[in-house]
Amino acid sequence: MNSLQCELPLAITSHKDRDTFTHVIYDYYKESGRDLPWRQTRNPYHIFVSEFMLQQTQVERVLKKYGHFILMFPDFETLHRASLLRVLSFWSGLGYNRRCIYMKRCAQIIYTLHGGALPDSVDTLSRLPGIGRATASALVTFSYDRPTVFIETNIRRVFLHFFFGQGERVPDAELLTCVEKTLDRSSPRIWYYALMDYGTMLKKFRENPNIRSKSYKKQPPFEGSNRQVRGKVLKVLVAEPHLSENEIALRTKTQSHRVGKVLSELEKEGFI
DNA sequence: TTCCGGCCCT
DNA sequence: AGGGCCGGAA
Repeated sequence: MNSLQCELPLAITSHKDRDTFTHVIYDYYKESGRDLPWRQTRNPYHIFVSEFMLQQTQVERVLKKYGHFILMFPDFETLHRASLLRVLSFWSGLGYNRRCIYMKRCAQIIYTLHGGALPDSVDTLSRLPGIGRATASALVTFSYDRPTVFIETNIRRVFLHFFFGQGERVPDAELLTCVEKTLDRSSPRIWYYALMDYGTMLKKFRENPNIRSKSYKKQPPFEGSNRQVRGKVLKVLVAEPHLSENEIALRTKTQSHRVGKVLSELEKEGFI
């Protein structure tokens, strides 16, 4: 069964429609589910690393970094004890470098307060730095195969596509209700893998349904932005930590007052 | 040039 | 509630 064989939108209130939905998703997964390295492990630390990397970075790019990273930093203790600069050097290329700081702070807390074992409660995980509802839930479900309710971008796309037809500015709360009502509680890990794979497929051959989400926002241009300068400055700094402001400006071809601004921001955030 | 993505801070 | 963060693919 595929999505072209059922009338859309499906009604979340209809048992028959929910059943159809389940079959469409699982049939696609059986045929075309992705075999990703962080799906082959039950090691909560490995899953923790993958979830942080996948927060704002596409699978293809994470694939190039994940294996090497967990080899270099094999557990929470190693990550906690490593210098931030060294962790950043293996992170470099993934973007959103603040995630490195959050990861290290998580590692410290998990090592010192939780005996090096990833907590198994969504509430506890949500209180850790850099971990919000989606990541906390994903960690519990993928590490411990326990049913939780969450959405990320692929899941959001799937539910908008099947249950919200032409709906505009759909709030996440409504999508979460659908996720909860269709969750396969007997096999949550596989169910969420299947949802995400279907969502990835959906975006390949039709307009992205996520623009109909209330949380969708158009981004400001990257070229010339402060984010771009930050990225360049940090990259240079990771390679040569002791460069002066003027040297950094020269190497990044950026006005030194912009470099100075970025440096003080990075310092405030704990990068240097 | 446009697009994507979850968390934190304001 | 809204803005900022990254780098690479399309």
